[in-house]
Amino acid sequence: MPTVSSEELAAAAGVNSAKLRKDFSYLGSYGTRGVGYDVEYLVYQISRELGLTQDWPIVMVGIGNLGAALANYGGFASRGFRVAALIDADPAMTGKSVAGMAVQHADELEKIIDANGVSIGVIATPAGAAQQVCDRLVAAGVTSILNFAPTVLSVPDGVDVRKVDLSIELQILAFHEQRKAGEGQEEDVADVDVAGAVDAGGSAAAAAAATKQTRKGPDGDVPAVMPA
Amino acid sequence: MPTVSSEELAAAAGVNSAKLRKDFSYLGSYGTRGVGYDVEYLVYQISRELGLTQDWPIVMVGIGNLGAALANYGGFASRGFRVAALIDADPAMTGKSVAGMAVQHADELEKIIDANGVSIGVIATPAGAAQQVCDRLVAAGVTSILNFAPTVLSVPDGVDVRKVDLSIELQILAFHEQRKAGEGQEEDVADVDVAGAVDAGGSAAAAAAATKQTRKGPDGDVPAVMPA
DNA sequence: CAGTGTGAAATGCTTCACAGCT
DNA sequence: AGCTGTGAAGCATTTCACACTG
Repeated sequence: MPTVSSEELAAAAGVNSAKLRKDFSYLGSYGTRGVGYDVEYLVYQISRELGLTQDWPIVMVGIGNLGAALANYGGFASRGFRVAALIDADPAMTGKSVAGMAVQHADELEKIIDANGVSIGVIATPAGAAQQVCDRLVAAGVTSILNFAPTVLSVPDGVDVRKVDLSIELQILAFHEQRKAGEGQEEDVADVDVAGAVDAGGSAAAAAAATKQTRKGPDGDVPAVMPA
Repeated sequence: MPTVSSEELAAAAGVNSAKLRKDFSYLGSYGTRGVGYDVEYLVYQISRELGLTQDWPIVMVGIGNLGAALANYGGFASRGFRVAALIDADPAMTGKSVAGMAVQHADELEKIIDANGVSIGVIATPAGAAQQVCDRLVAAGVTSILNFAPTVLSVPDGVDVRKVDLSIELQILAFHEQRKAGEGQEEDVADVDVAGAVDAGGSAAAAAAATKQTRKGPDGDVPAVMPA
């Protein structure tokens, strides 16, 4: 299949074909009228725009269960990410092999970041250590941080933080599950609106533990909840 | 602090106070004019609406690094989730203790779901096993699935699937990082629009590996990418 | 003539602004 | 006097529909 039409792609993706064409048009005119899009060329252009063709060295701090799971995760390499180092504060971890790579001690952090030109860091430490690790990453020159620790990090302007809360997705499923159960005979009409707000991720409650911590415009955040 | 105003909450959350009030109003009128919202009452109402006050038994299938990390994750219990069982297909795993719980063999799947009234399942298996596990979960009565395996699952109508791709968040950071680097002297004006589309999570490309697999309206999905 | 690229219409979401309650 | 709750305005995104092109 050398070419594909916006209609086919849209059907496969479950979106409107006009939206797909408009989205693609922002990247330039890569389609051919009457024919469609050249698959190989399109993949290349989108890959390039999203930065998939670049090599992104990252450091991962905190090699517990989650850190190890992430280090073993195959999806990173295929998307241009290269794990430059696995770092843990526990001396007992130092030298251990995780995902075919020796864990290094936290003392090495700055040296590693500098030597590899790392600008993206992943924090998978316990909550208590996260802010401290974050500060060191930023001081060493990291400007993007992916935070799996259940804490909101504070960072200076110009540094991006995204927070992943693994329980939020479950939360969303449970919300819909609850709705399935109480089907039909609920009291207030507002139900529909609430479901909409949660799906849209635009509800105010979402901001409490927003994925992108500092934000202005709308973004793709999933909704969060009040303190547990 | 017994009460809080929409202004204070909005500032803390980084959103507009009118939006916050409108969101809250969908749940009912829980505020007091001239005073604000009673904190305890508000937390209770929101918790109830989101299903936090219920007990949700879940089964986790695939106890590798990621499964173990999830089993140990503290955030679940505090949000009403109770891990009813950890399940793995590998007989060598059976009986092993993970997060203080004995791993059970996949043969027990149906029995466990039935006995505990489980309606939510978490799949953390390798990609190859995911669809098969999914089918068994659905056949046994599970109606919501959280999928960490890098595969799109097909399910019958009425079953919700959410897919978590751990590399997508990194992808988004890299995208902005690339943008920081190329600041100012880029060729085309479209850059701004592309960034907007990615942040909004509304881009057509997002649907390729959408978090909520089957969808109609806009939702809180993060954007994805073309095949890696 | 099939299918892109895109103005214009339609829809949806956010913010303003103020009436009304405590 | 202070703050909620909400119609109405403003802004953004999505879809329609069609001129245009290979």
